[in-house]
Amino acid sequence: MSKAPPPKPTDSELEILHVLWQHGPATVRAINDDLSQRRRAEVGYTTTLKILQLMLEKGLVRRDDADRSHVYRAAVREQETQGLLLDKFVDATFGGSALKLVMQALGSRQTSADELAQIRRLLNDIEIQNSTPNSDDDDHA
Amino acid sequence: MSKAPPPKPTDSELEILHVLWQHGPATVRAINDDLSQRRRAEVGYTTTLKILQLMLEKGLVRRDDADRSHVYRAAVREQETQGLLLDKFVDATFGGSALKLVMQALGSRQTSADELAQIRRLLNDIEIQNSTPNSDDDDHA
DNA sequence: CTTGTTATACGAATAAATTCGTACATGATA
DNA sequence: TATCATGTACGAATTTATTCGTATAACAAG
Repeated sequence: MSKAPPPKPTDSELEILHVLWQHGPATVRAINDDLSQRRRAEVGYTTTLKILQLMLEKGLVRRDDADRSHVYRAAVREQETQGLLLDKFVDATFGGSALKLVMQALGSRQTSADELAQIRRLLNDIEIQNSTPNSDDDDHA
Repeated sequence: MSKAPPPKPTDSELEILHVLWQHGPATVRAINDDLSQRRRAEVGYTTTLKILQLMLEKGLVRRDDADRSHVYRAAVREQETQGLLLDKFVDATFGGSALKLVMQALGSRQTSADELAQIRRLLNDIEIQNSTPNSDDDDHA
């Protein structure tokens, strides 16, 4: 056994992951162009390259170096990564209380009726699940 | 005009703010003891002192140095600070979508019926406000 | 083959956060 | 007064993240 899970990405790494999640596999050039657009200023090509190389070592991305221009792709899933970051953030900022976080997010912010409806739907789903501890993962009849 | 708002606290600074928010004004000694308990390991006294001195410069805390043992207190409010951090986090991690954050927080996590009820109540309040752009802050009549 | 373009690799400068050692002041006490 | 405990100030080492310069290889075009 020797599989350390990929660590929490830094801010810059997360930005690159967003690009990869959106665009799918891409060359350093493409990623760098995209990145430069997201931010105000230009990003040095070798800067992006360097970060990708570090991300590769950390296991956050994989690469295909068959061609001269290597192609990078995300090695971590969007939802899982966001969940990981969310956990840390809730611990650090809200003392581990997801409720406080949600209250703060909804309370001090403009939320549309449509969004509220979506959240209501989610709440319903959760309550149904909670009140139906049914067959668990034992659904083979 | 020369009032720069206090910057976003770092992780260590946030930990100290938590202590101050909970305990109220305290000496370095008291803060350091509390901090050492929160974490697994001991924290060097001068480490805590140093961070508090930096926080003072940044305007995150104030201090009363009338006595030999200075007394520090938070200079930023808990909710405001959490809101600030939340904004940054939502931008960086969820592309600015508070909805996605809430969905993730509620979806991938165990939430009690009581908590769900609280959230429902909040949703109701928000919808009432949304559908009643009424008298604004003009409630003196 | 020579030249110009585009790539990767890698060392290193810079900045921020964290940590602690050491010097020195203050105050209590033997 | 001499000593010991406790406090603040401050310099500096360490770590991590970010950034970019430079060397060098690969490839395309003339």
